Amino acid sequence: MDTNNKATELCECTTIHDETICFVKEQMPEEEILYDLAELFKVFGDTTRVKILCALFESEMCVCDISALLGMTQSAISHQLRVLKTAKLIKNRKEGKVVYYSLADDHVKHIFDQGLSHVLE
Amino acid sequence: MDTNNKATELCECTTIHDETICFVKEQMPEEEILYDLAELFKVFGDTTRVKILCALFESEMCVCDISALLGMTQSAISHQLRVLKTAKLIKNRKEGKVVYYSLADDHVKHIFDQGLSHVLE
DNA sequence: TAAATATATGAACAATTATTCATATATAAA
DNA sequence: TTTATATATGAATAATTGTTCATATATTTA
Repeated sequence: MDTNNKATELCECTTIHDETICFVKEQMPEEEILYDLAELFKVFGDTTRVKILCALFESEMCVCDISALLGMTQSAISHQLRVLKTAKLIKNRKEGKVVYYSLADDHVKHIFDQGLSHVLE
Repeated sequence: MDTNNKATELCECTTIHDETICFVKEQMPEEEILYDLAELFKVFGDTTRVKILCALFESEMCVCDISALLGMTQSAISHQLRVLKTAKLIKNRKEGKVVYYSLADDHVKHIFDQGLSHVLE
């Protein structure tokens, strides 16, 4: 086990709980999964995007609708919609010139609601 | 209803769905709540903090343990612990020189797991 | 009391990111 | 085909943020 080596390399402390560190290390998900998870939450971590998601919970909307609803420029909204789409949180359909956006799936609302109940308590 | 006025002020589009905007606007939570929600998710939106939370799911740990586990400086960890504590996601107890950190409540894990299931699908 | 040590914190720097502005693309209407 | 319009996008700018470095604080031990 290289726990001791790691500890001495990176931390000057001597009262390290080696067994704890070793145990926890085994339980941790892969680095990449944790990275992806942080990236996902990062997408939720912006007021504009939170508002857009919140609006889409109620109804699908076109870019222009969202823009008017939030009082922000079409460009700003469009940029953020792209972020949300890239994260697979929303999807869209095109009808002539108009592009309608809606939620990708129920997961989004579940994550949102869990956060909301923390904020509201 | 000032929906029309707002629309013309902020968006050049004419094909706005006024009823939709009006309806959605009524359903939206208060501005402040959405702001707080974004702030909460922002805290989850960093790899280091995600790793710390993930570690604390398994066991309470002192700063030095976390520092050794993640291979990061004590200072970096300490700064991030403060962010997590301010957001009320973790709590701590002091035992001599050593400060032990642990999860504040179950909410944290619920939010985390919802995100995880999105990432893993 | 002095030395050692676990943790906290302020300032500085680098990196990331949200919005704006200008403009491009695509579709519809004239 | 020309014009109007809904959306997308690249570049630039301003603001935010994570880490490092130096140092402060608090507690224990000698």
